[in-house]
Amino acid sequence: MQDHQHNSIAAPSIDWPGSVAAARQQQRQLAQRCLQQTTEWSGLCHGDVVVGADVAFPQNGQLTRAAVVAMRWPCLTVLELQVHEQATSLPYIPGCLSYREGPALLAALAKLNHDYRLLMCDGQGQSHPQRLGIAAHIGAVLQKPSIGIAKSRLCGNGSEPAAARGSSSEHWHDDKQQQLAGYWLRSREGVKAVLVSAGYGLDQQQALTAVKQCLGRYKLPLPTHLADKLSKSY
DNA sequence: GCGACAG
DNA sequence: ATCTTGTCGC
Repeated sequence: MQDHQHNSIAAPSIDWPGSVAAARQQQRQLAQRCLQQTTEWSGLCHGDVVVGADVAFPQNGQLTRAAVVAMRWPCLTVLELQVHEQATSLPYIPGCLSYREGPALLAALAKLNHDYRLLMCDGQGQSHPQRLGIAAHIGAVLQKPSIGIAKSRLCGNGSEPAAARGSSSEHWHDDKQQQLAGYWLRSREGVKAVLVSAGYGLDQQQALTAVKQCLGRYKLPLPTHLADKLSKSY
């Protein structure tokens, strides 16, 4: 039987658990599941569709506007743009960003007529206290490979990458286990490095490689760069 | 107790 | 993130 009005597969959704403590618990539980997944990422292939996603809060934050941009790899031409708006429902809480932006982002992604192989989000992937930044959360819910590209760190430590475009350095979790949390990447010469961290379905090195393969002439990789612009100028 | 803190 | 104009530098 299919999943018509029954429940074999939960509808992709992200709902606020009610408190920061409950959210952290859910994040640990979801991140735990991510370790069990067996998605085999083999790198971007010619013709793959990559989607960039970002969210803006116009009208003094009253409105939440999610924008997604589907692009063809490796030419990086735009295939489709989608936007979803809704009233802002949650304030910004460090560590709980996915509960504020996730719902609108899922709605915008649901509007895409193109299927895609990789999702790139503005924010953290696994470089998060509970290993579930917004990119990891969205990817886990959709069971889709995802990567987080952040403009600054939430937690963890790393060194500054060299000045040349394409240079990178490791970013580590604060835990005693000293696990690799992601990579700082000099996406463009003369600008602050961005923090790339795997979200769901691929490892840190594969995430770094994919992002480098989607760089344009801007600080952010083309997919998130365009999604950022679209979310702010719709 | 104090400082840090994606967007 | 948002509110905002011009301005300095590679």
